[in-house]
Amino acid sequence: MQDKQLPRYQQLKELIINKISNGDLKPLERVPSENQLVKMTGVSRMTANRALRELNNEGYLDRKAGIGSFVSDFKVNSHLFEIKSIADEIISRGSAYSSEILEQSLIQPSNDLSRKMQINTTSQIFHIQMVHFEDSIPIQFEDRYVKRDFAPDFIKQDFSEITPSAYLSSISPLNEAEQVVSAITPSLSISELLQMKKDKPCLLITRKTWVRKVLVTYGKFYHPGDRYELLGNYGPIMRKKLSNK
Amino acid sequence: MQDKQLPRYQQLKELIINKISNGDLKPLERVPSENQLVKMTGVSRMTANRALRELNNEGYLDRKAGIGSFVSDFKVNSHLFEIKSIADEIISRGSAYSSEILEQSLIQPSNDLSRKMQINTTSQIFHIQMVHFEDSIPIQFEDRYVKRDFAPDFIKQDFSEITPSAYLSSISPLNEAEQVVSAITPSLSISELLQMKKDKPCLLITRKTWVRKVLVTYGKFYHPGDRYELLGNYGPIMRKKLSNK
DNA sequence: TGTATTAGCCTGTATATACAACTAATGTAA
DNA sequence: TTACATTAGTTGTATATACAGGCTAATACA
Repeated sequence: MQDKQLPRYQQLKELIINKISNGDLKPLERVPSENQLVKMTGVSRMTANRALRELNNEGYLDRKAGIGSFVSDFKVNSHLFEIKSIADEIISRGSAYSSEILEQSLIQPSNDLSRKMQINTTSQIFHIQMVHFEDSIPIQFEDRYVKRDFAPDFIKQDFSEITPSAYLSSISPLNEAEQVVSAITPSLSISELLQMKKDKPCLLITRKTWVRKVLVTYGKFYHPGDRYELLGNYGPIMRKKLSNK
Repeated sequence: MQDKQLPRYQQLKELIINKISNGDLKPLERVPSENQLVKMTGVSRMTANRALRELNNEGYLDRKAGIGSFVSDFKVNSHLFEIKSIADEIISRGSAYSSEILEQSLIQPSNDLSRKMQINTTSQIFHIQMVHFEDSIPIQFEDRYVKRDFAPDFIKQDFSEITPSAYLSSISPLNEAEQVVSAITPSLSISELLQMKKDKPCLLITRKTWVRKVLVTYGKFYHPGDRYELLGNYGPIMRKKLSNK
């Protein structure tokens, strides 16, 4: 595979990761110390140090000065942050996903809409309205517009099989997005669609996405306030380390 | 401040992070090379190497052998830096900022709170409650807890002069944050503090912030749904490095 | 002039060495 | 027994040194 020799600290890391993943090393079990690795593999201590230190930063190990290095207890569930569509999100929670399509059509945009989507009023755009369910409970009402020339076959898709988000991503990766989050009191019709009680709040996400600086879709996503939260992580990837008491 | 001297590679990292966050170093701009850092600060090259290498792993920098080190173009990070203070946000809109402090104290955390802040129940933490006004209209109710040893002088600050967020940023750059956004119906007391009409929705932001993997502050920020929106811009999320060719 | 070489940067890796700080276990003296 | 000191093993940091390999620009050469 790699005709290029991997650096020794990387070989060491993979050696240990393999032992963890195949069960040779179990959670909370001790890992060879730096000096033991030096004797075992012939590398210098700094190289062993780098391997163990990086495995610590990456969450595989817990290290303590004076004690030793141990396999982490928590799962190394990486890449949980690449959630593309609400369907994946629901499924990843172990729930059953379903949807109901209310409208799927090609329309002439209003003045306001054509301005929002940065097109002239003569070009037509796609419009879709649907409700997404988690275990038969409505979790999102999606009201989305899509530029026609970006996804000419949008109208033909069966969005009970693939969500609009997932379909659009499949055409081309979306490079840029802007979203505005607000709390509103939903209109009566939306409140009914989401099976919400009267006067209950609604989390509204208004999102625009661009591909190569061209806006391709504009949508409003309504969530029942008591059934949905929006999570955001900022900065380097967080792995929670337990504080040493 | 920190009674403990930070390691030199960490000082170097924070020096550079600070220059990025205050604008001295802008995205895609060149960062001093390892040898330049050696001459500038007197550390050894390996120490400079560790600082730059870790900043690279954490996504702050892009490095290429033979070329140099450059500030990353990730908007995700700059977004975090911009979240510094609601006062700045209000002032940048050309409005008048004012605030009212409701509580500022050192307390014993409840079991639930100590768990959230990852400390034991014997350590005390700071608690502050205040309302932020835009042109005399309440725009945010802040309910925040701060770890004592991160900001020992927190209790002495005059937060009518500097917001808690800005003060905390001034101590050390906050490098990681997690926020959960939800829509709620506020309690009566909060509704009154924000001068909201009955049954109007509230945008609640629950935010945790870390410095060097240690959680330092946990806060809830309530906004009147009809007076506040949360804006987010997202660029290409690329945690993994591009291949060099 | 055009091309090849070289010099001089840069990062990436690897080693040897040293000292500090922390912890647990052991030894020693009161 | 108890309290304190010692010791060995661990991680954490810092330095000096070395070489490899990528890239650019100046230089030498045909």
